[in-house]
Amino acid sequence: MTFGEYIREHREALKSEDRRFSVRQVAQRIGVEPAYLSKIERGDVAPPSEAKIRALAEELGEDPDVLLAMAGKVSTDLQEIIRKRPQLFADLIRQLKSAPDHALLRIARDVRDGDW
Amino acid sequence: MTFGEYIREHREALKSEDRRFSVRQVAQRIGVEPAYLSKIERGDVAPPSEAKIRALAEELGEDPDVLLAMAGKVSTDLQEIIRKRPQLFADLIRQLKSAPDHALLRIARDVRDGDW
DNA sequence: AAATATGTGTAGTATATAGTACACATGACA
DNA sequence: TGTCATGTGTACTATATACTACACATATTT
Repeated sequence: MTFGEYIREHREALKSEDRRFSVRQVAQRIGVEPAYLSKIERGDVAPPSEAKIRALAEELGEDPDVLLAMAGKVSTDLQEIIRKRPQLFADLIRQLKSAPDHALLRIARDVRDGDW
Repeated sequence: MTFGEYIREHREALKSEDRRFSVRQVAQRIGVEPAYLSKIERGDVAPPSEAKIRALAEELGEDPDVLLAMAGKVSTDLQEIIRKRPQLFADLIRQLKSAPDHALLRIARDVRDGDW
């Protein structure tokens, strides 16, 4: 499923319960032209900027990181974190590439309970 | 220290021992015009593409991830890894933002010795 | 039936990215 | 001292990114 298809699907779902989720009204709220949002949803143009994707995520109640990923992007705040300690993060992320989900979850939890 | 300054410094250091590290010769080996490399080193233009940065890293014996970071970029292979599991990685990386270096190293080691 | 809202086609724009091509003054060196 | 290499100034260029503006046919609502 492409970024556009995903957006259209979720916007339409909301629209069926609330007509404030038309292309025009959502476009207005996120600050783009309706024709542009229409083209995005149909994959006629590339996904929009990170800022617009975030606005869209907020509007549709979706996870910004997931939408950004579907758009082929990575949040700039994550990039910032990596860029501050490139060797450590690059090494770690490559190690974690093949780790199963539960391992990532466990590490996140361990770190949150921070006992280093 | 900027990207350009860093490149210039390290290229000059190599040049002092081996005159094959002139702007012109390095430029030729990494596949750009000498004037362009000169401008990069003086910060007259933005850092080059990821591909050229990698070639430069190889040429100068530097860590590509570090050079990319100085250029304000994050390796596309790392972005790929994150984009495949955006929620897990976004959460984890944000958790790790404030973790000390030795914690990141320990996690990387634990994962490498993979016992999950 | 009239007014209004909706989605979309076409055309165009501004800015950023990632460079090339050529010329020229200076410096090294044989 | 003539040749060759070096670094750099100026002037372009091609492609990508991120949109806007307007018009129009088709619903939907009043």
